[in-house]
Amino acid sequence: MKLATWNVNSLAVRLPQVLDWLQANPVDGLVLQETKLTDDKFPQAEIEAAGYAVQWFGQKTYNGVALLSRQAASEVVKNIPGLVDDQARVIAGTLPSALTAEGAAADAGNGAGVRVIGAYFPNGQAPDSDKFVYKMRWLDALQAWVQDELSRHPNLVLLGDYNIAPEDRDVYDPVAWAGQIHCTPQERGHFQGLLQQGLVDAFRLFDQPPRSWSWWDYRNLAFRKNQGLRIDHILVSEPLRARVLGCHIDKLPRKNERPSDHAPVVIEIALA
DNA sequence: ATGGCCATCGCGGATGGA
Repeated sequence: MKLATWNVNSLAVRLPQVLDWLQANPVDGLVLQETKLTDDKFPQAEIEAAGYAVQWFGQKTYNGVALLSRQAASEVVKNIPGLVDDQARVIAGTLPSALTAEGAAADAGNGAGVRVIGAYFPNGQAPDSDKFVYKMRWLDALQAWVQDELSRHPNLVLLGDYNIAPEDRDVYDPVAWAGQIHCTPQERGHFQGLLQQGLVDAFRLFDQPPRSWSWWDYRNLAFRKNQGLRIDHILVSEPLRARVLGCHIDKLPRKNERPSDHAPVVIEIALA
């Protein structure tokens, strides 16, 4: 099973690139962030014509997420249950897996399939801003909800644009970024909190090229100079850890004309 | 050249992104 996450920075602009990418990378599931579309404008027909089932959750101008999958997702959830939030940031669903269905039969009570949670974490803007306070509140709610989801879905993947650079090696200039948004101890503490819940950063299970980023600023020739951050992540639950075959960042779409500022992150899991 | 953005809304320029 291959899954991917991609912040497309407007699906209206990037839909052709998404369809091209899926043709070249026929993953089983893809979560998108920053679709920036109201639900009535979502390109359902184009995505279904490409062979994908799709769930979406958007709003005007900002945010917006989607879950594309070869097989239809079940138990779809939009945003964090119990959190009052007018921003469309989360879409979750369960993807079927033949292998885990067998496992579930042998392990009654565990849900079959793979729980996929696609999330667009708040940016936070600046550590002294109201938006940062919102980011912390959102992260608290996410952590509590993920705990609950884990109790019901042993096979869980939390992937998306975290807007957190977990370590200094995830930042092209950690001195300049020290204490700045994406790099504050509070944000990194929340990332560690997710790891302490039993999730694993799939990217770091493998040797990776040094200076691996998932986002490059549009300004300052940042991509050409490879000045970026690794802020898009794929975390997997402990039962999936031993099944992760690979995880990489696909820089190729960042070289497109009119690219998103983010690149897709892809994971391969040994599941049918 | 040593600095250079992009999308939205809406039609100029503010806002947000990261």
